[in-house]
Amino acid sequence: MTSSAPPCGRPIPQPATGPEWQRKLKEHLVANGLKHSDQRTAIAEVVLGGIPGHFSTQDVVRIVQKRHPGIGAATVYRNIKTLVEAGLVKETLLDDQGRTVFELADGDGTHHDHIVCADCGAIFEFAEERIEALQEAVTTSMSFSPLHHRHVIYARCEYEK
Amino acid sequence: MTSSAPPCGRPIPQPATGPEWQRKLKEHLVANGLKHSDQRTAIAEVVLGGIPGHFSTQDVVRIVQKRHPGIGAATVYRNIKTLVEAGLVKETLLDDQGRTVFELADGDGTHHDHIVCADCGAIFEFAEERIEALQEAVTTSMSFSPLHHRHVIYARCEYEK
DNA sequence: ATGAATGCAAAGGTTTTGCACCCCC
DNA sequence: GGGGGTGCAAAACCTTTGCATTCAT
Repeated sequence: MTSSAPPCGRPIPQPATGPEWQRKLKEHLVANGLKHSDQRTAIAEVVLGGIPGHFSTQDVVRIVQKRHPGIGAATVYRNIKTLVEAGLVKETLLDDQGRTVFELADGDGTHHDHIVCADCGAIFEFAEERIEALQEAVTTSMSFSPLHHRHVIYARCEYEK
Repeated sequence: MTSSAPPCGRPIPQPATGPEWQRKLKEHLVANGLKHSDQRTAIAEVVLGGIPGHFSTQDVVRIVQKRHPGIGAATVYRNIKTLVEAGLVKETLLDDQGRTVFELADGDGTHHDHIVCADCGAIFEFAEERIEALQEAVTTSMSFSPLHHRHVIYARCEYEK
C-alpha cells in the first residue's frame, strides 16, 4: 500500500518509560523549594507517562486540556520548563515552524541525534560515536569548549519513493 | 541583530561576494515568469552585496528600510523567499528565539556547518569531510536518502572563560 | 503566613495573508 | 490587460509575562 503521506511505514521509537520519574521529580521539587499541585502532577503524567517520541508544548497542552479542561496553557509551558530543569525532559530541536520540540530524557546517559523524514515529518534517532568524536575534535581545535549540539538530518524514506 | 553582543574577539567570516548574483537572479526570474521591481533590486542589493555572515529577515528589513523607507516588511519576507528559491541565499538554522537565519549560498559548491558561541551568540563555520561522510553512511544504512542537514554545535569560546 | 502555582488575558515577536492598488511585460 | 509585486493592516502562531487569586507547606 503506497500511503500518500504519514507514518513512513516505520515504527516510531518509543521512549524509555521509567517507573522512577516520580521520584526524580519529587527530588527536584524538594531540592529547589518548589511545591506540588494537581496540575503539575497531571502534566507530568501526560508527558512522562503517555507521550511517545517527540512533542511540542502545544501537543501537551492539547492532551492535558482534553483530560483536564481547567488547566491553562501558561501552566503547561511553565511546567515543561520545570521538567527540563529536573532533567526529565530535554529540548531537542526547533522544527520548521519555530516550535520548540522536546523528548523524554534517556534514563541512562545515552545521547542520540535525529533524522527527520522529509515526506511525513516522522522523527527517528541515530547514534554515531565517530561523529561525536570528530565533532568534539573540530570544536576544540577552534578553541571552543563544546556544550551541546543539534544535529538533524532531513532525508527521504526510501520506501516512499 | 542576529549576532550582537561581544563579538567573541574573533573575526566573523565574510561571505563570498560574487559579481554574478545579478545574472543568476535574472535567470531565476525569467525562468519562473517573475518580474522585476525596484524593491526587489534594492533588497537583493542589500542581501547579496552588503550583508556579512548570518542574518535574519528582520535584520534585512531594518537595513533596507533605512535606505528605502517606503519598502514594507512583507515585501522583504517575500523577496528573501525568492532569493532562497533562486539558490542565492540559504536557510541555515533557527536561532534560540525562533527566528529563521540565513546566509549567502556559497558560489562554489562548498558546504559547512556551524558553531554558535554560547556566550555572545556569534556564529562560526566549520567543514569536516569525515563527519559528512559518516552522516551519509548512517542515513543510507537506515534506508533514507539524505537531503540536507542542520548541524549546529553550541560552544563556549575559550577566550571568554 | 509566606512563597509558589495557577488562570486569564494581554503583550511580544516573527512570519503569513487578505486585499486594494500599482506596474512590468 | 493580465498576472505578478507591493503596502498596509490584520491575522496566525508560539511563548512569555503581569496580576490577582488560590494553594501548599
